[in-house]
Amino acid sequence: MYVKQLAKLMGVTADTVRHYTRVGLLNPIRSEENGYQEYTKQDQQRLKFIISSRQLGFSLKDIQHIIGESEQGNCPCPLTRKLITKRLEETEALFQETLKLRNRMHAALEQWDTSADGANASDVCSLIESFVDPINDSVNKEQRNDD
Amino acid sequence: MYVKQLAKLMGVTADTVRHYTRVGLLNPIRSEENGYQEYTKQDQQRLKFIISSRQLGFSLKDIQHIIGESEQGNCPCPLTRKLITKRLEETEALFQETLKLRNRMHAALEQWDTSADGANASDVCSLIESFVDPINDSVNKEQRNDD
DNA sequence: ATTGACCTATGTGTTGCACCTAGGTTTATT
DNA sequence: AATAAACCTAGGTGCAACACATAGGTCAAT
Repeated sequence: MYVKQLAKLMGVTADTVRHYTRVGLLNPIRSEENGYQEYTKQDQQRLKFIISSRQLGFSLKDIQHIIGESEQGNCPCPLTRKLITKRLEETEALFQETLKLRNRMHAALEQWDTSADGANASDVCSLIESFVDPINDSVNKEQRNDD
Repeated sequence: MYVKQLAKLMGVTADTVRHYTRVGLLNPIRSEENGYQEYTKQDQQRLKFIISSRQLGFSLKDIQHIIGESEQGNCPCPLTRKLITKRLEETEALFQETLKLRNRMHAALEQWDTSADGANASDVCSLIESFVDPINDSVNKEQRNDD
């Protein structure tokens, strides 16, 4: 099975399959007559594993390590649990940051909807420059407990 | 004012200031005697603008475009509104994806908490391989409306 | 023979910096 | 004055996970 066929079968691009091959996650056999990469069912299974892992937030390096453990005969599950815990923390942080950013953007758009464009020569963009974040603007907070 | 001083004053690293300078967002004057970059109050103001813009989700290229508009004498506000609308859509998408990922990860951790490690030789990692996503697993859905 | 669809390896682009290299400058200390 | 500490420079690399481009070889059908 050549690269495109495998890719299509698994719902990824040929470039992605080549990328995984380059970093050593897939190990196709090189055909001696035409030099093409031949992917076996093992590769197919491996690719499925990679796709599942990616969906759970593992990085390619994580996957390499997990496979490495497995190939050394060790049970990779403890490592898997450790890694996903770490990734979950990161994802949680990203989630919170993204949430905050989204709120800031919403607040800005609302504010800009009712404010004039006002071209001030000394500013670059008055909208941005005069944006007051109602969420993080301490002046607008009724009370502050952080001293 | 030299790079580190400005950086410290504005709460960013010297590398960040240099980066902005490299991409043309800051335009310090080169000292003729020692070749150092001298940042003026204009640069300081500009840097403040960049930091505010970044906090609102604009990319460095967005900021370049906005500044470009402004320097051509046009009011950049319409462009600013257009750009933030686009970025907001992206952020919303990222937010949803991150949310889904977080939920998948939580579900996996819960499932793995009560499931044995089970080392199967044909698998790489039984945890990942046998993970069933309760959220996206159609079999577990009581009803499906999407035909 | 030519076209089209596939394949190869290798390199570059993306984003926003952080970090490193190898060196020059300035300031303070000995 | 010598030296060390702390600053500065330009330019390059690294990160993540691919997408895309280049330049070419292969294969099957027309």
